[in-house]
Amino acid sequence: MLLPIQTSPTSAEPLYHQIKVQLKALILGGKLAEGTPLPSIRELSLDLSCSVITIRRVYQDLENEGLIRTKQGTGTFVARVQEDDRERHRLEAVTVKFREAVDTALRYKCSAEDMRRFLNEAIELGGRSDPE
Amino acid sequence: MLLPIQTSPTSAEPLYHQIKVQLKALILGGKLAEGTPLPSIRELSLDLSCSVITIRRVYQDLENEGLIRTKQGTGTFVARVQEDDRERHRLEAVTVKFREAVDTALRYKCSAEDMRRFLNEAIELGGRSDPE
Amino acid sequence: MLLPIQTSPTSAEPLYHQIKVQLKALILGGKLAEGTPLPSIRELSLDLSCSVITIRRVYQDLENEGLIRTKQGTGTFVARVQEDDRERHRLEAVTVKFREAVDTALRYKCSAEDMRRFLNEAIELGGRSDPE
Amino acid sequence: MLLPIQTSPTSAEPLYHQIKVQLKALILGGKLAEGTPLPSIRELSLDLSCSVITIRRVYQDLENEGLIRTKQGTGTFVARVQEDDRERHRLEAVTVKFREAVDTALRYKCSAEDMRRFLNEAIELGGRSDPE
DNA sequence: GTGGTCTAGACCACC
DNA sequence: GTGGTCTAGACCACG
Repeated sequence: MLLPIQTSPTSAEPLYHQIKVQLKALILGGKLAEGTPLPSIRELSLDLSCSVITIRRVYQDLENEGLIRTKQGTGTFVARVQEDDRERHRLEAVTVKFREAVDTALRYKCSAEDMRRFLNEAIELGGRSDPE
Repeated sequence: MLLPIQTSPTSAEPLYHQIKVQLKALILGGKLAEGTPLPSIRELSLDLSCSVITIRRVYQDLENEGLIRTKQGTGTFVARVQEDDRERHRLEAVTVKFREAVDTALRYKCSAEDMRRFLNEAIELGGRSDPE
Repeated sequence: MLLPIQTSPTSAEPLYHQIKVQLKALILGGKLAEGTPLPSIRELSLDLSCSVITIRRVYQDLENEGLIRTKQGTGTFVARVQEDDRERHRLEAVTVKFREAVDTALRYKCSAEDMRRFLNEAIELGGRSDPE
Repeated sequence: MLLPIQTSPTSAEPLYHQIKVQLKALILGGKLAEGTPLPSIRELSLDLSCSVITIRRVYQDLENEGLIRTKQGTGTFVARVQEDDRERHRLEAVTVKFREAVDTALRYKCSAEDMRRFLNEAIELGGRSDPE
């Protein structure tokens, strides 16, 4: 495995998005430091068994967001990330997900106590969101 | 407001899906009892400012899932829901959302303690997942 | 029960059609002789728990087909049926249904022998087409 | 002919339903194996001279029933069918049709012997349910 | 008045 | 190239 990224071809979530979200988290979560070379588009597409085009789109999106830099003929590298950006992004990404979860829970009439139980269960499972 | 359903036209989530998820929750959450007549597709489409067809698709999907019953020339009604189904759906829907949240949090290296804070914040906000 | 007619409100088949087919069979099958008075529209609608309009449509259709006659202020009666018509209709109605059954069976790769088994089973069940 | 499917625009049965039933039978009858790519919705709509939307509805219904899998930008494929499901569907589909046929026959006072004759005739005609 | 079907056409997203 | 969503509008069928 070139990068710790999991994809589910049956999911309704587009492939490129699954990959993008996870790669972004690797960078902004600090697991890939500034300057680290990313796999070539071709390598990563083989590794994840998807089309080159899909990876190219991921890299392009992340380059547009300033998270990676492509050097012609050399490869692609993790860009410098402002500490502020890192923290802001982390906050936003996680906050949104928790709001969604609470939103859903409220629709199904869960109490705050219920939600804490759901959270603990999910933490124990290590957060594997795929039910299989 | 015919039904307590909020839509966000700017969201990436398809309109029909936003509506479907919320209507499903109203039924499986017990807020709409068996036999309750739903608004006609035309009424609801006006109320939510979308096409009749979008609502029809929602109703049709839910009928395929056995949650509502529609009789031509008569209207659409909440079907009988097995208590088992109700509980199973509730569990599943909420569990998935919490797993996703934890999943994301872990990618950003949050501790269990961090997650509890995020949860409490979201609960205080009443779970409004829309950041605006 | 005013007439031996069964309806299923959950069926996809329109109410008026369920009733029409059965009433037609009663007449052409000879179970209702010429001149027999039919129940009034209102009586029958109460008996079958459906709208007056539904019965009116049935009676109108059958009158158009010449199977019943309505006398103003007197009631509705079974019309005279030519023996030829009776036989022709019987043949046609049953033939179509058997062709459809064989059609379906062939699509699912049943042999002639299989079909005879299906037929015998159905005969033993007395032909109750409702699986409940 | 992309797929051996016949439609009758004059039939009372909705177009999408005619197509759906036949495609379903092709899959559950084993004539289309797992993983087989189906024609694109545009191709099939041209082939059957109907709207793209009609085909999309067919594909969507079958996807909801788990019989096919569709991947955006890639195409639509026959899903894995449990042998159990296959047999269950086959049984159900054929049984229902034979019950209906017997039901009708009984209304017209056919004997079991009559029915066997009707069956044999229909088999000889190869089951073509269209009387033309 | 209800819902059901089919249509055309536009625009988007994905690979 | 694929499928996905949303739209408008016409016409039918049902009660």
